[in-house]
Amino acid sequence: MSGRPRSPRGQGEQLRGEVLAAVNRLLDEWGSDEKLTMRAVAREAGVAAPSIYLHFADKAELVWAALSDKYAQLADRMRAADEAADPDDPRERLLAQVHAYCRFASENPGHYRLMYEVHQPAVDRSRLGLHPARLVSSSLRRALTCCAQAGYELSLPPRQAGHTLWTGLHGIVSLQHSLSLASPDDVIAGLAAGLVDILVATDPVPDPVVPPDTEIERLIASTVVDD
Amino acid sequence: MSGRPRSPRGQGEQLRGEVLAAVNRLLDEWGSDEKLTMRAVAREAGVAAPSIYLHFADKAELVWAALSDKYAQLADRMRAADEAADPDDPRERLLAQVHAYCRFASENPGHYRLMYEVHQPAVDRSRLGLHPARLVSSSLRRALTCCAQAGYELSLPPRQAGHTLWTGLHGIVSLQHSLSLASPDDVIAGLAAGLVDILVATDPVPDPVVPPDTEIERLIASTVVDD
DNA sequence: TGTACATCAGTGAACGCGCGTTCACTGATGTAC
DNA sequence: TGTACATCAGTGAACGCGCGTTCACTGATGTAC
Repeated sequence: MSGRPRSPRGQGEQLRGEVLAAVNRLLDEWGSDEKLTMRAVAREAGVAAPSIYLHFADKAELVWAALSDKYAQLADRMRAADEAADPDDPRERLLAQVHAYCRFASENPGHYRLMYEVHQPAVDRSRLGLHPARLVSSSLRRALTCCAQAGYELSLPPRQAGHTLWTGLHGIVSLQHSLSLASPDDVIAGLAAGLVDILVATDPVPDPVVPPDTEIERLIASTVVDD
Repeated sequence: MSGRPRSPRGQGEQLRGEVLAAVNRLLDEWGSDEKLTMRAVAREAGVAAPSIYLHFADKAELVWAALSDKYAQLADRMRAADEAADPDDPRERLLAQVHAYCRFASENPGHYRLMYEVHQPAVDRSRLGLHPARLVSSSLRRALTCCAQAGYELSLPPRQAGHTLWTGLHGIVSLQHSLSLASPDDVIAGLAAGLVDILVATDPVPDPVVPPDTEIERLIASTVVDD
């Protein structure tokens, strides 16, 4: 076996990044994490399987690292879309984030499944409170709050609206994946935009009132991934 | 091994039902389909592993049979809830179905995952068009149409509203499962009711107008699980 | 009524495979004297 | 300058395990003559 030249002394950490890159390539190529095994990752990285253990304690650590990276990338895409949109139109910015979310899910089906399903060995529960999915849900919530403050009336209290939007988006894209529906991207985008339409009024009112938290809002806040 | 007495002559089909019952018990007990193996099913049924092959060609067939049964059961629960609700209040009936859906998902996490995720060997694609998930989505769509006809205005065209409700419900309950959130049932019910609130007006208007299908409606119809 | 035979429900043992992980190891490179 | 030694990045072979599935079989029960 001579796939990959050994790193020079002191550069051992380099392999860590290459292993994560290999995981990404495999998820891209297969669109699924079904066959994501330590051996397959090693093969893809051009390295022997035990070498992975130089940088990751076990498979759960490797998967968690890959998944965190990918969540960060999704959050980045959403931020970039937000920043690329008209800074004076918070509703456009929200829509941009929503579409970035859908695009990410359809371009990265393998990653998406890894991120939201739990076929792979999971890290212990203590970490789940810090699940990087919060990056996504809190970004959507912030964008909704901006809309509300700019006078776009929300049809649900803000926190509930945020959670409904997030779970709604997830429902749309994950049913695509799990029932192998493969609707064209513009249909997905249309469904997502429809969800935004019924959550956020299309025109701002001059003197915005941000509604107070309701009972259910407080319950959601206490049990739901949040920051 | 003497767990189960052999069926009398001519009653061989009996084992088929017992195997399916064993699958159900295991999914109930574990709340997950991770360890659903032919051996585990056989053990639970009190039978040797090869006996399963007397009634199911392979694991994919077994899983598909269990999953179809369970979808039928979910559809039954929804129908029962529908019939138990006030026959003159279509919005109440819709809500009853929605709550039945949520209750089913929280009471049967293992089945729910088996039904909507695809960790298990899948039957071939030709059958996916007949995926029993249609039972659920078409039931919701019918209930929404009844609301519209009774004068409850929908905030989206009917078919899109149906799809949005279905995927929204799935998003709510599946994120509970996959992020191990375990919100209390009344929070889930509240979120689901909120989704209905923004899809279906709370008061009927006297002279209902059912909106025509839009472009996106037609696209949805052409790619989405449907009847 | 007795007996040979067919049918049926189900089994024990094994097949080949891929998995995550461990362990003793190799061989290049730097460092101390 | 030469050499013994420590350190580092990485490896080959094997561990024990559980998986889906196959195959030749067993033993009870019905049927034909």
